[in-house]
Amino acid sequence: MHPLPAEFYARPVVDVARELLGCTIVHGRAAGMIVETEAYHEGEPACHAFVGLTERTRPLFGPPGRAYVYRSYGIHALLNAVCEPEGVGAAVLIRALEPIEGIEEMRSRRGVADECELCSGPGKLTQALGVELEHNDSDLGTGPVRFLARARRWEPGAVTAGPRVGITRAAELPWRFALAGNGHVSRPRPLGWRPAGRAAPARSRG
DNA sequence: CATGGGATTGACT
DNA sequence: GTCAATCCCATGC
Repeated sequence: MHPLPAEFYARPVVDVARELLGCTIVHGRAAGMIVETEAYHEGEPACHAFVGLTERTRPLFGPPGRAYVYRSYGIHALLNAVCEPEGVGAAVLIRALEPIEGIEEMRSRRGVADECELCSGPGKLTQALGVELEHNDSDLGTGPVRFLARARRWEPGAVTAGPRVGITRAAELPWRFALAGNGHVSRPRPLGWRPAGRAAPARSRG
């Protein structure tokens, strides 16, 4: 596996969000496969870049292939990959990973044992990987936090899409993407998500 | 300089 | 289901 080149990110952010599924994030000895993402673009009000170029949003408008890390609710660091050509404010939020390596390190950082609780959320995965605000604006190809390419394309139907989580504006856009049936996807599960090994989700009320 | 609002999580009812 | 924790930054005076 090789680091994703800048050209990979210099495309429509929704395409990048979909294609980041299955890629690997490495920080130190900890690594995980991306199983859930969300796209954000300056043209819609849920994106931080919607307000224009400020000190906070500067990385979003910078060159593609770098990290945008910010603090959420005063507690969590959230990791994004900056996309689209320089000058366009857009990024993909990494929402969940399937742990691959350094799982004991992740357990230690998270303070929980259950493997499905290590990286099943945007705040959880940064804590598990040890990603912090100091990684803001670092290069995802050559810096301490690296995004590695996946080997091949997904089968049709492997990816589900749905509305983004936790936003109040532009909530109708189906810009959340996840690997269908993967147990490391965060809550709430996207529409159409199906648990692995089951024919269909239980629908009856009682 | 003061204020208000989050791209969340975990604990509790 | 509800709610508090707690930091950064954009905005307005």
